[in-house]
Amino acid sequence: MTNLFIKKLELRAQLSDRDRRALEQATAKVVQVDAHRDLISQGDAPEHAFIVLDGFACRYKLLPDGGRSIVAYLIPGDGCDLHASILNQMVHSIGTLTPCRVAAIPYRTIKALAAYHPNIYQALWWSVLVDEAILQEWLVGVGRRSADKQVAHFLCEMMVRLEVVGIIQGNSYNLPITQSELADTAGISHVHVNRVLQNLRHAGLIDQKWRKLHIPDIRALKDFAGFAPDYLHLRPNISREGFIEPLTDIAKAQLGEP
Amino acid sequence: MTNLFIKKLELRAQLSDRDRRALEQATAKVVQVDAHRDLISQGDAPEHAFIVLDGFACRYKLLPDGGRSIVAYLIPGDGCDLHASILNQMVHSIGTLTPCRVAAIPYRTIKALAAYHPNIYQALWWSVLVDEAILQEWLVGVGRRSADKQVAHFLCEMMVRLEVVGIIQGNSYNLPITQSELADTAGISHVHVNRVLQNLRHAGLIDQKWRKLHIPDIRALKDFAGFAPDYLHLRPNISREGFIEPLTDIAKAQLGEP
DNA sequence: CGCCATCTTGACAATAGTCAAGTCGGGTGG
DNA sequence: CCACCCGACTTGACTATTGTCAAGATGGCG
Repeated sequence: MTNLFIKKLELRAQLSDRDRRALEQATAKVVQVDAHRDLISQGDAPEHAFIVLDGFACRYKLLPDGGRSIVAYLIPGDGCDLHASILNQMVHSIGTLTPCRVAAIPYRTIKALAAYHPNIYQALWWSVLVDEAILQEWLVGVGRRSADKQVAHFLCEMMVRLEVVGIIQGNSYNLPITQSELADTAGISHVHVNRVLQNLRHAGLIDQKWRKLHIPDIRALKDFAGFAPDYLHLRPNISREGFIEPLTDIAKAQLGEP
Repeated sequence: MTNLFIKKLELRAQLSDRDRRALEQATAKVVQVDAHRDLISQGDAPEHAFIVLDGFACRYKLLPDGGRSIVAYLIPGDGCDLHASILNQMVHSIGTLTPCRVAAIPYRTIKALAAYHPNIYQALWWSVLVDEAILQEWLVGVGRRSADKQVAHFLCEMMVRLEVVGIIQGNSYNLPITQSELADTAGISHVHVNRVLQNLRHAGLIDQKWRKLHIPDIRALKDFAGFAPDYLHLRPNISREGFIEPLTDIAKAQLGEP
């Protein structure tokens, strides 16, 4: 079974065998985590970053009124807060939504990967930028889209993201989250989520059974949601110049410095 | 007159004289831009990153329905999309809100700064992470806070950010944006923005004259908004380990590689 | 002086939140 | 094997926040 984290990075930069070996070694330490456990809690200053190899997790914030706001989803292959060691402390938590297999990587290993492997470095940057782009798209959605389009948009996004890592069956995928969690994601009440989902079902845009979502007509759902996947930056960009020079260049340049 | 970009980075990492000189040189090419001009437009694949040295700018998205959603503000000292060269194309625009003095920096210069100056590298990372944290906080706000608290929260955030770069007068600051722009920021209609601002004024929480905002009681406004500035990560974190090792360590380690 | 963008106001409509009750279904323990 | 329990989902009635439309006031600037 191939490592989805590596698979995903490979879409974003050309990895050498050496890169791949380093990544495999870094993600070798895998732990199994139950559903609804925190990997990182608000206020922590953790020593490890996490990569979700299997299962769903989310980044969320706890609100003063006891509520919760989900600001990102981590699907298999996603890393979280890989560079968080720069900051003092987490202002959000990472929690599992389902049982997960996660790899824990010490920050210094990530640091080393980034420093010695320019391709990995570029791929990690890509991930961060895409995360930010998703956040922006969500912000737009919550602010401007009606609840039904907002939910439809989210379902489209998840479908595309899951497709990238290949955990999708035709037009169907597992979305193992409750309506309350969806409500905390879209910023609407769980009652309203329920009504919205019913509308989408009655309109024939989606088809739900348990936690399995089937989309009869993807085009129709995307059109309804106004979904344009550019912000996910899926098209690989390997041709453009890498961000960092090979180490040899750096070393060479530094030799010329005082 | 000191360069606010450098001043801001200095809060986030200890810069050497050499670092400072490199930054000054990089930001030497300054251009004056009128208000309401795009620095970068959606769909571009720009060659330069921009740093706002003076004036206000914003990152925004154009919506299919012709609307606009503002997803970030750039105040003096802020850079934008410093690493965007990793991605294919911009999915948002950067536009000035007021006349601005901006420095245009070729991506390869940024690349070089990051590669040869570990401290600058760390400071740039910090900026990116803080940007992301702000985006998250906004997402939470738009989703869960009522319109008045949302606006109040924004006013608190701007005050703190402007305070950091020292462009604030006591409890007052210039907020050179229209109510429509504030509406596009908070994701509410401009009519409602107007009502909300009046409420805040009548409650004695703010005091507006032209584009000058005065906050009689900061504590009161922060309490009303539920504003907690942790997410801005203002406390310098210089004591924690830098992200990247000094080059000598890298080189040493690489010698041990196959 | 007059234009234009900005701000303000009121009436009305619509979307979404809240409360409260009830249904469904899987898992657990007797 | 059955009864119960609990979390998740559903429903309806009512409320309230916010959006829309349309018109008018204000004020800087040419």
